[in-house]
Amino acid sequence: MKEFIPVLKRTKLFAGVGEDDITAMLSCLGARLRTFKKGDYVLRQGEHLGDILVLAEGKLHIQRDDYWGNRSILGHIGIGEIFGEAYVAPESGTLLNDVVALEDSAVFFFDVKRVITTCSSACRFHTMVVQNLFFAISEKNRSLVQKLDYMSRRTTREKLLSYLSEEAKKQNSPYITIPYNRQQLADYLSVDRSAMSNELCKMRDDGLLEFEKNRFKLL
Amino acid sequence: MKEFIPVLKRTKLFAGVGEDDITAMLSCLGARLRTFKKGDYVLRQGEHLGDILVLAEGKLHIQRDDYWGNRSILGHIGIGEIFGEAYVAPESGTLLNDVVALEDSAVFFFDVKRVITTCSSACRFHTMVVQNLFFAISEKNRSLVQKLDYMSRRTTREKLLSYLSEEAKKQNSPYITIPYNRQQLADYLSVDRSAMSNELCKMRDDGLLEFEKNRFKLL
DNA sequence: TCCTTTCCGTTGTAAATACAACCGAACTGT
DNA sequence: ACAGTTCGGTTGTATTTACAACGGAAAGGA
Repeated sequence: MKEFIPVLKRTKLFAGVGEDDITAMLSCLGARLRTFKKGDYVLRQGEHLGDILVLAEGKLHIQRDDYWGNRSILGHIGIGEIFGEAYVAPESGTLLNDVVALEDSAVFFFDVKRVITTCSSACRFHTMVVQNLFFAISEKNRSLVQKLDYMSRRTTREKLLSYLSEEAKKQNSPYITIPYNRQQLADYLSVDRSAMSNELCKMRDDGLLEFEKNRFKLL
Repeated sequence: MKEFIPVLKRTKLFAGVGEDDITAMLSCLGARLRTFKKGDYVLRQGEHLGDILVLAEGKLHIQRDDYWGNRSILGHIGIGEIFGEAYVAPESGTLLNDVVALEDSAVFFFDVKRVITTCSSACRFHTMVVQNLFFAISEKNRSLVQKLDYMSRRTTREKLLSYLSEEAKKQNSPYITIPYNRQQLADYLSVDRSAMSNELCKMRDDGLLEFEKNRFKLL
């Protein structure tokens, strides 16, 4: 577990907390580390969750398959990101989505009750972690609203443009790399892959952008 | 402000806190009460926000209009609900949406810094309010994921069915009342109103449901 | 090298949607 | 009673999409 302390230090959850203090807090927060092989399910739809999770190593996708086999990708989790925090409220039901490992991954599990219940003076930074958690979840909230904005567009072209231009804004460059391949991007935007592929080429022909694999350039 | 203390007591934010304690906390939380006329903007896209808001009276919509005038309704705010909490993080940019009063309304504004910074012993329940806030925002997070689930459906019929059946589950009855008229429901699900109206009638003809105005019965 | 798998572009067709336009019913305020 | 407005259902057409199927390029393993 100790090997990942430097990783934890750079997460939003432990922002402002030193490595020694993080080490001291781990037991206080009920931390456990679990590893997953590529393709493993970290969380499954329908499960109940009592932990807040932080990705220490690897890559994950949040996704959902419906009865008809249509896959919908809700988002992408990179190293240091927090997840699961939306399902730990007492009245929250079971998980609505699967979380799948795209690579071999390592995940920290923190007991919710111990995270949000500020303990004795032993943990000087516990209050700060609670605030960090609040900011992190509110950030996730904003990114969900952002995604709703993409999906509210009527046409595939508008969805692509709003997504790509937002990414360009985030990455602060017209050259952007996205964490999805074609199928995954289609699942993320909830459109058909082939139709999207087709539309991308039309947009290129119209001089809106250039691309190669998962790298795009907006014009 | 005092007239709304009983309302506050029943909100998720102050769950478990008595009226006297709420009264005592108001100044500690930097509470202000503002009133709005029907049609007024409570919040505007692009503004910066430093407060967490609670609706004391009235009804609100969270919505967004794009360049082409297409309106997208992100959600509905009823009495006692918290909003604005996603935009108070230090790095959060400006608001992505408008919040509009559908009726004459009254809104509590709480200074974020004072809410999430636990103060002296004077506020016995401050810690509880912070936890309540965490649960409330995580609940909102789940409802956003829920909405993403509706919107990820490919056809209008599937969107309607997933939305209505989820409402039936929430309201625990096949007879449900929704807070939207036709145009607003179409804006909420991001589909064309006339196409949706058409589809609703087809679904009725197919024996899936019955409806009158904003009241539906699932069969 | 060969085989397999993955990825992505292309095409054609059937289905669904957006959009505009129109209509009648219900409600509003004067 | 009247005009104006909102609301919701209907229709037709042009556009867009989903779906299935195919093929070539690239990557990976034996």
